[in-house]
Amino acid sequence: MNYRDLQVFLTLADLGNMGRAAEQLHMSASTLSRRLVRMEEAVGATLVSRETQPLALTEAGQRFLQHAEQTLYAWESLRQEVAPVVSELSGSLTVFCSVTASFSVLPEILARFRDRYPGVDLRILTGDAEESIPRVQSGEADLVIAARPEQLETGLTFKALLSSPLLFIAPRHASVLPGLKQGQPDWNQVPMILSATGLARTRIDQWFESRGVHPNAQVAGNEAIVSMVALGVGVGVVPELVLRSSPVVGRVRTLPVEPELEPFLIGLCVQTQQLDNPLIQAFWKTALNG
Amino acid sequence: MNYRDLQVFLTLADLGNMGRAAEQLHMSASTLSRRLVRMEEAVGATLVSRETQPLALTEAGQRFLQHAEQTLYAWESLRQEVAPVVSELSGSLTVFCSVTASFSVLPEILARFRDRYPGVDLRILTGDAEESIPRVQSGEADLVIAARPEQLETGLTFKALLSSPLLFIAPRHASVLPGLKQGQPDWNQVPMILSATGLARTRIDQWFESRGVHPNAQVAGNEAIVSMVALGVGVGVVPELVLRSSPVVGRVRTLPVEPELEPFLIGLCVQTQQLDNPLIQAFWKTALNG
DNA sequence: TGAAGCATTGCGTAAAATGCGATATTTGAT
DNA sequence: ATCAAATATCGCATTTTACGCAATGCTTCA
Repeated sequence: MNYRDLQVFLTLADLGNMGRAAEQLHMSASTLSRRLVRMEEAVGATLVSRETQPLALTEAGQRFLQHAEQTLYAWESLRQEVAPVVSELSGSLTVFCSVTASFSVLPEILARFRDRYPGVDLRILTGDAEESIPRVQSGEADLVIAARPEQLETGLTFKALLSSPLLFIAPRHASVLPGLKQGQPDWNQVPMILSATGLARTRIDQWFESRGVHPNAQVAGNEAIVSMVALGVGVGVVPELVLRSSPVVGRVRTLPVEPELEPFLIGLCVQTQQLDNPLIQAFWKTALNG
Repeated sequence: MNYRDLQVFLTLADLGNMGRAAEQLHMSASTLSRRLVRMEEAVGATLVSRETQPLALTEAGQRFLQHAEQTLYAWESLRQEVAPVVSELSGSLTVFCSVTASFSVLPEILARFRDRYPGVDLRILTGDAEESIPRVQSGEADLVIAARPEQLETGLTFKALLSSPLLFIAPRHASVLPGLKQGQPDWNQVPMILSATGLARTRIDQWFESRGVHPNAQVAGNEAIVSMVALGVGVGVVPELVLRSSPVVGRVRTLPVEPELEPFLIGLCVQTQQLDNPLIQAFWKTALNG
């Protein structure tokens, strides 16, 4: 039994649904299921009654929930009491975050960091992922949260937080677009909506290149792509992450393609030599260790 | 951070010495050292000042010790409250334990089991490891704690708890024995003191066989071997485990031999089909999960 | 009576923990 | 003061554990 398990159980008890909880915890449903079984073995009793939906805690489960809350609270208190030297860190930290990343990991990291280091003046910039690397190199940003570039320049360190597959998406009703009737699309005919630049664009260009296709492409930011696809303008390519948090996710469908595009790796990037900087170190650890 | 870590820290704080604590916890010193470092990273502060001997807790360490005690106490309470159905297990369980094993793992397992299942009438038999397998097969014993036999018969399940190297031991002052002056001993001359039967004997016979030696051997139980060697009667072979807990450990020395003998594997053995039996399951889990 | 949503299991892979041996540092005895 | 023993830590190879994916079993709702 570890403290991460306790946190997991809190989330599960809150949402009452394994799939939903797994998503919020950035893990697969099978992992969550197995974790719960392990917890139950450790406690020696069933914690969750699976027979209802939403899931209901057993008596033992409620008792355990209480234990988990108390223990985690005591643990957080301990950390704050005991690491006063670092908690008094002050100064300012500039974090550049791609829009894509800002929808997923940024909120939790920010919450924890502000809680843990209230004395630090945090400046968050969001913008196109394309700009992230130059910004951290020039020193405009101390840290970047964005997708890992194809080629990581020397002097930079990257650590992944999560990965998200790159998906082809089309309007839910295929017929509105030419070249997309059924079976494999005719890529020379289908109108595409793609990012102007960036990692996703590079990958897509390679993908088309390998099939000798020169698609008809319009450009847009990741978030706008989903909206335009939903409107029936064309076929787009976005990380699943972006799709999931889009309000119009119900109006598009994903196209299975072969081979699949390499998934996006979202993570933290920093100048390697800056890892000694206490402020940056604090942020780095907060983001990675939870 | 997991509950095992908390337990480890308690032991370390109690003994104030890594090596000693590692031994009591059945782990290597390096593992303990690294675990402590991980704990310190998780807390965000140094817990133990290494500059003194015995080790002293820092302020953060004392605070953490308090947290560990409270959390573990709450955890044990929870388990007892919440698993009343199994804690009311009753009946009787016969455990056969080799003398060797009874010195190492048996006490802790017994303590935990009695604490957790006070309603179970526990009968402990100790005896030669040789008898263990037949006893569990015949049903005379429900469970066995002993060394893993070379060949595990079908229908039996074994799970290791710890391993202990098989060592050659001689009287501390070599000169009292013929054929043991210096360098490699003359095995045809050295008087040996060995178990009459059992796994250790099998291994030793193989070892001598491979060198074409037929040693001059007297027989004795593992514990008696150490005493006889200490008295200068001859050279013996025993698991390190036995040696460690012997009162005369200071009057013998180990002989480096090439190749080393296969280590002893001490663990739990049971009829596979019996694993469904609630009583046996309870003991099995108590022994393995701590 | 399907069909869709949900939790669980088998299996191959990736990450983490562990032990051993070597090294650096400290303690204790002469 | 100096050497020997003891102690903690580091690198490396190995084992153990956790994880995700895909397939399966099970329930619920239309």
